[in-house]
Amino acid sequence: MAKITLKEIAERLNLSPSTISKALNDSYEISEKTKKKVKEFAQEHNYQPNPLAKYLKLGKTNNIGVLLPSIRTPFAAQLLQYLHQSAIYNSYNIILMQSIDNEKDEERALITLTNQGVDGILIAPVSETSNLQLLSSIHANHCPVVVFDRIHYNLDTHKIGIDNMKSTYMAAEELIKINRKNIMVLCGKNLGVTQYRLEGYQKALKDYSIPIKEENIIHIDYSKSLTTIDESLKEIITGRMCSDDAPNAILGTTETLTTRVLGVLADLKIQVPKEIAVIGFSNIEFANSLNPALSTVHQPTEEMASTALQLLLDLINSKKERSQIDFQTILLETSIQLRKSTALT
Amino acid sequence: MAKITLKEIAERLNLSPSTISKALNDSYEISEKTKKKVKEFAQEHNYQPNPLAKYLKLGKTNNIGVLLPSIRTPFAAQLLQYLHQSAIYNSYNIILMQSIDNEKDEERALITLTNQGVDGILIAPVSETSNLQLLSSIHANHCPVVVFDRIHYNLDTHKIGIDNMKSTYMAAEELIKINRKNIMVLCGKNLGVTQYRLEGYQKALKDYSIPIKEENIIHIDYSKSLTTIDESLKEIITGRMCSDDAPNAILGTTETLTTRVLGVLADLKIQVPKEIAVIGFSNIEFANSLNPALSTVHQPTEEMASTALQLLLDLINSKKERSQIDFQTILLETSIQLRKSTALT
DNA sequence: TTGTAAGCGTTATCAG
DNA sequence: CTGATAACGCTTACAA
Repeated sequence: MAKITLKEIAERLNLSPSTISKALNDSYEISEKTKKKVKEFAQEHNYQPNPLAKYLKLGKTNNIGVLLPSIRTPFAAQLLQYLHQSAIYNSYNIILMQSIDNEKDEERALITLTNQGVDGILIAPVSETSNLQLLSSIHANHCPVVVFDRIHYNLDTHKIGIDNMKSTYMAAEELIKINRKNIMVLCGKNLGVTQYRLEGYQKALKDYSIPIKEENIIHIDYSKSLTTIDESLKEIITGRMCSDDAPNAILGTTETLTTRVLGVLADLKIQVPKEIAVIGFSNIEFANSLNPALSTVHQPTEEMASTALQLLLDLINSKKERSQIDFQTILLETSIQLRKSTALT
Repeated sequence: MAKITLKEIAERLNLSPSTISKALNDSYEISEKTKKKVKEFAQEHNYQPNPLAKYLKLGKTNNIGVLLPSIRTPFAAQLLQYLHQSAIYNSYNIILMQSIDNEKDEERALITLTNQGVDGILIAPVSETSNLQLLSSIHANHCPVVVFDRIHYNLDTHKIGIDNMKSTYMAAEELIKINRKNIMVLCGKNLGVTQYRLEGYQKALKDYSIPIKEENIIHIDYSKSLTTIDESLKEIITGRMCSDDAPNAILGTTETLTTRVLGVLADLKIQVPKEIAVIGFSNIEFANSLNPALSTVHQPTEEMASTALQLLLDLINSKKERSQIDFQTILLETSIQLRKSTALT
């Protein structure tokens, strides 16, 4: 790959490889004069140190693995962008993997990452129990792991995410405030966060003495295609809207569901927010371009990304035994951004 | 990082390292019996070969660098997802970089990638001339480079993207068909593709004998924040709509501009498509959730990604001298998806 | 069929 | 201040 090696420079300058190495690394043992000569020569000949050799010697790669369920949602893309920024800032590179919300792919990705050699792994696990054993063993033997976003996961390490229950509670509260109390909640099937987000919804209803109806709790299979999701939504909504107690609000617990339901409602000619108000999780940057502008529960992606990375770097650089560290779980605050989809006036 | 090494296995089994290596690599020189013994032992002790050592020896990393302007647009996220799929399928990993549409960051990313060691680079360059020299030298001395998406770039290598002129021509034609001939075109400033997309617009108007008005050609500075983009759009649109010859259609030449303008129009209470029809480049998956459902020029991201990757792998694996290869430029077909934002009934 | 030895390109230790 | 030597963990001629 690179053209000229350290050894060759040494030969050409009649110096030893170790001198060259030290000179290029600005060692105090080398005279300014030699340093200058070596550096100039290296520059001229466009010397690029072979990273593999260096890292082999040093025992680290400066790569960190990032494993996301999908890189295709706006939330993921944002997160990834900020992770990348923080990584570069700290002289680390990101090797990207996606699990497509599927344990098998998650396992494959983890194995690839460890085979490839990364100094640490940042993961949003598929489900609460997915690949727990593998991940534990990686964390114990291979490289540190930090869990983010999907933090309900039984691995003893740093975790960073949001308070899922509280966030949904707040969102439900907004609907209740505008007197929309017959709230349909859209959940992803088998997602680690679903349960907690659902609990927030249930608690809010309970606190405001609103009866919880099973028919209002919808689980959508997430592993299917977007068209399938749309179709399921359409069928369910059509059914519910024709029933005696048609809901007058929708709370989406995931970005995909929240955003896509708007398209389905438009298609069904159901007016938002007049007939049905909508609020839900989403970090979409086009919220204002949606039909109508969408009220969202917004996650602090930048903070989540930079903190997650920092936690991972701390573990990578820590001299302590992994068992000596007391791991923390950080919950970041979400914010509610109200827009037209919940504006009744 | 890994726990047990090849050498240690050798000691424990009273065999030589080379035997172990060959056994694990299924060499024909090794007896089935030994192979079995070695493999079982390796499995039990959870042996992970050190990738760095291996790649140092073999002279390749199995990593390819992907350098995108941004990873935050739906188009980029899709592309990245498909690139990742293809890469994994071919046993390559992706190291991700973004240039934030900025030459300096692009240069930094390229240097990092080469320092890090990648077997090839896939790049969508910032502009037509950005880092041309650096990239040429990388392509010549370091590892093969394939240009994608932003293919108007003077590097002699494989390129894959779309026919920008034709695509905009088609989009403009759709507007003309519905008799919306006073078309405002939104362009990004300093983007490599802008010129060609603009030419398509101009050619369409010319072919249909529609006068081209300079006031209808808008250039938006892309390097600014999203809010700044929105503000610029708002100001310009307000101005144009109050003028004597208010446009009755908008053609967006980039995903960000096309999608965001919908939010701005909604904000200004300008009705789409009644007052102004909108069409433009975008691969957004929520097109139906937009206000209104957006007519788009859709790029075949999956094909672009898998072909780009294939072209790069071909170069990586090619025995030929770089100068012996005749490089090709592949133009993929785009498709127009008509939705409500251009539906006049 | 197995083992020996050299080498990939660096860096670290220690001696000169 | 500079250099010799060993080592990181693996692969691969070549030798046995």
